[in-house]
Amino acid sequence: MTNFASGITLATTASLIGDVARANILCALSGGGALAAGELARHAGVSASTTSGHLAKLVDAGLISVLKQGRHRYYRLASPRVAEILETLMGAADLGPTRHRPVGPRDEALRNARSCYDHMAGRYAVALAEALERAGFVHLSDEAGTVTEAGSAFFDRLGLDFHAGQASRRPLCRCCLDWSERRFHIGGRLGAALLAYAEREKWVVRLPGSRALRVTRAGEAALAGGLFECRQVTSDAGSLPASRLPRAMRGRGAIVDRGG
Amino acid sequence: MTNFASGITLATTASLIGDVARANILCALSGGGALAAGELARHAGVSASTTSGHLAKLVDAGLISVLKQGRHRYYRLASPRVAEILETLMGAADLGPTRHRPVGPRDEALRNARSCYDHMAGRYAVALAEALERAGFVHLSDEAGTVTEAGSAFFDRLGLDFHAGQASRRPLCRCCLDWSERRFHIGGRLGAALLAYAEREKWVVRLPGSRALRVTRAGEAALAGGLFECRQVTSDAGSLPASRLPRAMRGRGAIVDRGG
DNA sequence: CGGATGCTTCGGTGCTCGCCAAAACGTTCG
DNA sequence: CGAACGTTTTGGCGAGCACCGAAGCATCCG
Repeated sequence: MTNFASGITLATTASLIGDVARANILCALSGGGALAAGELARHAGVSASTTSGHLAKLVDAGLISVLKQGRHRYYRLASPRVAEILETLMGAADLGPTRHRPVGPRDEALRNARSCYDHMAGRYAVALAEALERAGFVHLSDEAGTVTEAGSAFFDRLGLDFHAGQASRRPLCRCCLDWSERRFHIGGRLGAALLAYAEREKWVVRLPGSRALRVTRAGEAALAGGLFECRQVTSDAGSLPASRLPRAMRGRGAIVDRGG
Repeated sequence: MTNFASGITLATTASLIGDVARANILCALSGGGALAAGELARHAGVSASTTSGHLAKLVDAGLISVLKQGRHRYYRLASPRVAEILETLMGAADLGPTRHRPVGPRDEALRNARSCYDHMAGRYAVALAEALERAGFVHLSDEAGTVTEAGSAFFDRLGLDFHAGQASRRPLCRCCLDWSERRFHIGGRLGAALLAYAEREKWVVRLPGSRALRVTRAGEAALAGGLFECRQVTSDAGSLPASRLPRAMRGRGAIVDRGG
């Protein structure tokens, strides 16, 4: 009798994501890359024809977009908002009462570092966000993401182009709740610029066929202190080698490229 | 072959919401109130026995919680995070390419003002948020929600208790993208305190059996200027009668209680 | 051209899952 | 007590939909 339309709206969107094959497709695309239909079929674990039907539905709903190139058709997420929706739903996994183990230690590489549409997530991204916060370049408390003046100058000096798309309605610095770490990482235009910079500087390299990222020695070093040598010290001016590195980055779990 | 677990996780959560009956149940609960199983059955449009099965699944997944009282069982959303997930999914409705009309003028009352778990949404909430921003009490740009010092003092003077639960991890001022207005309204602890205050001051009254809120004359007056007489003027100090009221609040659509 | 590759459309099959009615359970009231 | 009410459990039914293989279009290659 009441808000009937709302329920149907909600259900159509959710049921679209609620199929295992389609969910696998969306997960495969959530790294931000564009994949061909055949690759997606392998990711989804179903036949090519079935996959084709799923892709048509997803395109029709506006969740993904297609780009035809030669005899291939490349699919990718339609917008950052879709990635956001997926992350939000992933974060709901631990709502279950007690039985669900804490998201499990599964997929160690994914937990360590991954791309989330066009920015970074995982341990490395969270550590980076917190390091930037400690340095006084961004302010992340209470889900409020702002870039300080010092931060703006610093990013400019690095040649980090986060002004692109300024006119668009996309937020500059969105705080995402990282679903594996349950702490914040940086999204928005700044997050996208950070990932682009990290790739250019070879801090991280994409692992083919996955949204996982491999953190290089350079990336680890950048986080450890090299990047922030010019930082504004907030509390003390002591040295900050590995001891200031977030615990997660020192543990056995961190995947670090051996040279290069 | 890759992140298989992620896809299943995503699909199980989404398919749970992806059923029309369950989605209707969640929508009915998204106002923040607790409803008995029978009422939910009517909202869902299915029989009591079917509803019972749905409710069991939702409880099992941790999306809703149950409180048994006498021979009734009252169900409500398990946490604000669930409401957030639902709103995010609702916001995905307009992703569809062109065919979808802009969320439609359906449910005028809901578009005007509604409760969203424990805070307000809709035209009135958006107008309120923007008025608070103009007054310099909060800062909402770029999805970053912060309360200014002037705002903190102002809210304290009003007796608006947004410090409750400060120790918890819940954000103080979360910026929600309003799915009907596509602009920001205020959630988080401040949002909850604002709704409580608005109800106490009779700015809004809950419409029974719905998440819609009716805006009273007092509520309209508060927004129009009475509330902000002590505001810090940002640009000019001119008068601000109806002309500064957001357009949406002046139109024919706004439902205003006649003397209450 | 003809054959290979990538993707989509078409028909047909099977199974999951939402649905209801009836019965069982628990609570409140007369 | 027993009757009335609210809710859950059980059993059986039916429809929707995901799935596959084969055939139909495109595109690139020799």
